[in-house]
Amino acid sequence: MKAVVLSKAYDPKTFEDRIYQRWMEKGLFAPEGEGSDPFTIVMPPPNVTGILHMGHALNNSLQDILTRYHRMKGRPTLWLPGTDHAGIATQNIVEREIAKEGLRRQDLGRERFLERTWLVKDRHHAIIKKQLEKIGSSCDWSRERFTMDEGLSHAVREAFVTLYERDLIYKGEYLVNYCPKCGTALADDEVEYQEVAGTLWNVRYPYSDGSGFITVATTRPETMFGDVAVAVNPTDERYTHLIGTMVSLPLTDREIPIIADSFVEKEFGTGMVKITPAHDPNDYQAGIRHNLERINVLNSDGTLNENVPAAYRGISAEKARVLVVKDLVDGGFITGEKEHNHEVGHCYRCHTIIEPYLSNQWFVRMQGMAEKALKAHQDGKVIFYPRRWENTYTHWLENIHDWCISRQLWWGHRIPVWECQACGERIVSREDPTACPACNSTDLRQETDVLDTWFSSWLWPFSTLGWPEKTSDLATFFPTSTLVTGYDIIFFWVSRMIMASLEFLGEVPFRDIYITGLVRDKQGRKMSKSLGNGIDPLEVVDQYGADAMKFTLCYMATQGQDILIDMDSFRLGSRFANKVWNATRFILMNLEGAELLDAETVPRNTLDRWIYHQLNNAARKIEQAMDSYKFNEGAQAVYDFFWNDFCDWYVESAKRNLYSDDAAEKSRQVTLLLDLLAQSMRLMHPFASFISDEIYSQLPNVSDELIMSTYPEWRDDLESATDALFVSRMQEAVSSIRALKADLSIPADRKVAVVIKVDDDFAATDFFVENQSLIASFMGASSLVIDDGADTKGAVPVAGTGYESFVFVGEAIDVKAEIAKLEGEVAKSEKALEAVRAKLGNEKFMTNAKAEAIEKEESKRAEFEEKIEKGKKHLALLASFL
RNA sequence: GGCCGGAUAGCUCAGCGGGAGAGCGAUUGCCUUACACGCAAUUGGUCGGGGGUUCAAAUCCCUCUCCGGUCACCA
Repeated sequence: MKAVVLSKAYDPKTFEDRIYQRWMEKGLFAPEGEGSDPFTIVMPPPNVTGILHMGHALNNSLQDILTRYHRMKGRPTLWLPGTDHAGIATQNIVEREIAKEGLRRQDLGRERFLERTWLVKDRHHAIIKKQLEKIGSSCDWSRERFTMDEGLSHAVREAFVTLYERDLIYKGEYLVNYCPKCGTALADDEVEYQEVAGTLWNVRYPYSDGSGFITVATTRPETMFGDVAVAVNPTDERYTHLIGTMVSLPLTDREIPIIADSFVEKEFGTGMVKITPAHDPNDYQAGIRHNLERINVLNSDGTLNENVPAAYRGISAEKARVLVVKDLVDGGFITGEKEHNHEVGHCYRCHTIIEPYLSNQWFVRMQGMAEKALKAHQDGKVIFYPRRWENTYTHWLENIHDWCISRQLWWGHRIPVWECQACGERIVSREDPTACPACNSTDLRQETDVLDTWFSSWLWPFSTLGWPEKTSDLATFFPTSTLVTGYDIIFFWVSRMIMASLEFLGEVPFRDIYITGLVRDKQGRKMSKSLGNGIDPLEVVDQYGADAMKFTLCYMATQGQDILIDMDSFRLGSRFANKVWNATRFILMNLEGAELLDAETVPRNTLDRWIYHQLNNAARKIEQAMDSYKFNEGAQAVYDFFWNDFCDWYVESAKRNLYSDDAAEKSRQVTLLLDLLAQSMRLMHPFASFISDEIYSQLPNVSDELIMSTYPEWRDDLESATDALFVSRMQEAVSSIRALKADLSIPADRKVAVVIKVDDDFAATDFFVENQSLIASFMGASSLVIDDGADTKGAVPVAGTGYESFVFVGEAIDVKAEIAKLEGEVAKSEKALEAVRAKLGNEKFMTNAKAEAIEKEESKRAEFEEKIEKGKKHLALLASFL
């Protein structure tokens, strides 16, 4: 074979783009094979509003690892990518954009506004796709979807009409969360509560008969024009006599009754609450209980409307509050005010304070679907990793509210409902109607509202596969295997997907749900634009490479734990990749003159069997890790095997064979090294895809595509406990000599003579003898003699397990220091031995403990006894040097 | 207020019933013909406090303290 020359330095920039290009050209991301057990992931679609952040990088890295792993395991594997139209968020972006031109969306009109929005969508989509490619995502782009593409729009339409036909969709006037800035209703979950410093005012409401007044407490005096009653707790003895009497509403000429309702807390404020059904969720419910009128005092833009005295009309609620308070003070109605912190709802998109607002909206009845989703979980049809997130899921479903799905936006799926202007007939239809089925009028008007973005997202696992058509993709890949997502959207999305799948297909959409942690900065803060502490995935790729990023994230992805990182964190993956590169470079530069043999049949010595044993164990560890979604353990197994076993010991031990004059031996060694390299690349490909591919494609012993090659499986015949024991004894012997040398400040390149004396029952004697020169070079020994009769006069003794080493260090030794050190070690062993003996002498331990625990204690006893015995002997020896 | 999570080496975290681990950092020695993004060695911990269960507890139970998350109708 000819040597293969790799560039001197690991430089991911020189090959990552090229390799991704090749994967794409060869169509290697498309599902392959006829297996009956496909592996499918649908990518949580990123919003087309921005660029991917570190959270996306984590998510998609883990999905890529799963995808590549299962693909190599031979399953037909599909990772389906796509993006989300993100109704409010995207519309906000466009509105901000046109605002710079001094325009509002109304100025453009619906059609032109949407044209601009599509342009924004295209722009962001291109960026997102580029980013996913840069980080190496092996998703099948030929199946990419968008929540507003034709097929998905069709699915949305089908879902809406089906639910309507099943009487699960209704329209009505309800109090909903309304964002005055975005100008639309929001679902309950889209409201974020934040503590706000407010004021609690005590306001006098005079009795109608002029005989005095009551005092109510309120944080929102400006809504008093919508008051229709004052409520007290029915058991509140201070006020029971007042129930049924009337008070007059200040600043107006209206009179309202005092009513009793148990929701009122006696202790809070004055124990009297003004009831404003059109502007407070509690009051709304109370209004229903007492059959009260609902007086809406707000316009949709958050200003006061015609239901308030003229002086306040058209003024924003915030400003009106100041005015109202001033007027109340002037009128002598305010009797007190105090600071009051309370939770106030904010829009999750623009953070404006939410108004509870009475309006006509569309809702989905959730109760029945929620029950089915709960049952599916109880029956074990979906499993959360980590387990604890199931509480979030079940708690939300057990307290489900009907889902407000109408949004007063333009960007989204327009609600497929028409109203006949002639007869008022409502038409809900899969096809756009042309005439009213009741009166034949053609004067039909479609709903102007669009659907909540999540109304398309909740269909994602099957709409992307072609539903409602019965496509072969749907038949093959649904239900999908695993969902990888963050915990912030368990109710927004995860539980709704489960409900939709059960409702429309009668099956759960996926079995495993892996919930990732959040990516935070080193101080544990969320990465955010406002803090400026975010890390751009592309910058990481630019600085360290895509493999370094994926490997590092995976290595740190402990189940259930947030990930704290900064730019430097990625050095972990980068260093590993560099190590892989250089180890490979070294092996490939030494091929010259060697003949490639059959790695399976070439003779293997102890070290060879040992490294295959370690490789085998790594494969098993990774399999266990992947099956239980312990990504960090998988990455760690790869890292430890390649670095600590393969590079530090095996490749080092192979050097003498590579430099050997014995051509047969060199060929044998090269063959094994190349095989181990190929297997290592397979092992690490899911975790470090580009570098493994770049190397694999240059190996002379393989010619297939790494991405499609077979993942190493655990093999019984590669297990070799004896060889593993031998090598660990060698490692112990080598380390102890290196430590002694370092301890005595003997430079590594100054060789010392070493003698090893083995115990009669030492199993690795032959192995030690056969590898004498290798062990000597590992130790930095000028000579190594393995002979029980050798003269060790003047040598420093070092204890080993089953043998003793004697090192001729000459003048270097500080006998007193060595004695002190050894005394410490012996004392430690004696203490440990004492504990072990106590255990073994404990009757309860002997009767209760498992047999293997007792066995282990016994072997510990032997081990400590050996250490102490040798230690004492060595102490005596050292003492004689003085 | 309810529920959940975390508290282990200077830092970030694994381990979750049988002898305290990794990476980074620090210290020391080495440019040993793959790698100084390296090699070798060393340092470093009453596993948050208290109690209990057990032959055995960082690991299970109770309790307290401190951080974090999440849900909830206190006007």
